[in-house]
Amino acid sequence: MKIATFNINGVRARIETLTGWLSQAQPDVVVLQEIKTQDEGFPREPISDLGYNIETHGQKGFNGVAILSKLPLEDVSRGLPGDDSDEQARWIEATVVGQRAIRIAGLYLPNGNPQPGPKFDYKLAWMERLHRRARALLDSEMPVLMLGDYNVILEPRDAAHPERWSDDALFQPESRAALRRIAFDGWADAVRLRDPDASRGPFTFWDYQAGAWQKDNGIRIDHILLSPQAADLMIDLGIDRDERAKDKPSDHVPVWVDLDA
DNA sequence: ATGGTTGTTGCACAA
Repeated sequence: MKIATFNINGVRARIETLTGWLSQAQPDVVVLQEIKTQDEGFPREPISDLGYNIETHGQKGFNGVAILSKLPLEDVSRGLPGDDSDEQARWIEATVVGQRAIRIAGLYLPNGNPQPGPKFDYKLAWMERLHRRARALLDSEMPVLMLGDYNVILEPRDAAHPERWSDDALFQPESRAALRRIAFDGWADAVRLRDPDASRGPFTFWDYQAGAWQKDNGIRIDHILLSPQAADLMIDLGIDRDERAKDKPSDHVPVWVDLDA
């Protein structure tokens, strides 16, 4: 079962980018971030025409997440638990039943810039709620994938020029420590599971500005975390870097794992 | 050190 994460940066503006990649990559399950539309504006038909079931958790203008799946989606839940007053659409969960049941959690973690400030405070508070939910998912002892745009550069090797991110919310010690605390409970970072010793990269995001793609000035912020039961099933992993060179690209590229499930 | 881009929305802001 091939499961991917893709920050599409506006699903209506980039529907052809998305369907082109879906047709070529043939993932079984995809979590999308930054759909930037309410549920009723989501372009369902071109995606369902490719054989996908669709569950959305949208918001007007910003944020918004979704799950696409060729297999049935069960027990869908929307919104990160822990703060009923939080109206930002950044979290969706569902169970995919193939040979076995896999729990999928798709997330769009707050950017947090500028820091310091209220947006950074919201990011750190959101990460504390994420930690609680992540622990509960591990406690389920199911195979779980928690994947999406984490908006955290975990280590210096996750940026082409880490020193340029020193004042950015994505690379603050507090953001990095919060993600380490979550992962340390037992999650495997799929990219590092496969290649623990890379000295630089691989990257998943290149800014639209200042020729970042042409200079390979990227960062790795789109992560796939695997519960132990899911890590045992991992067969393959990939980052579809070539998508960044195509027409009308997102600033992020898809990251995927293939599971024996 | 600065400026560089894109989507959605409404004539700015978020990334």
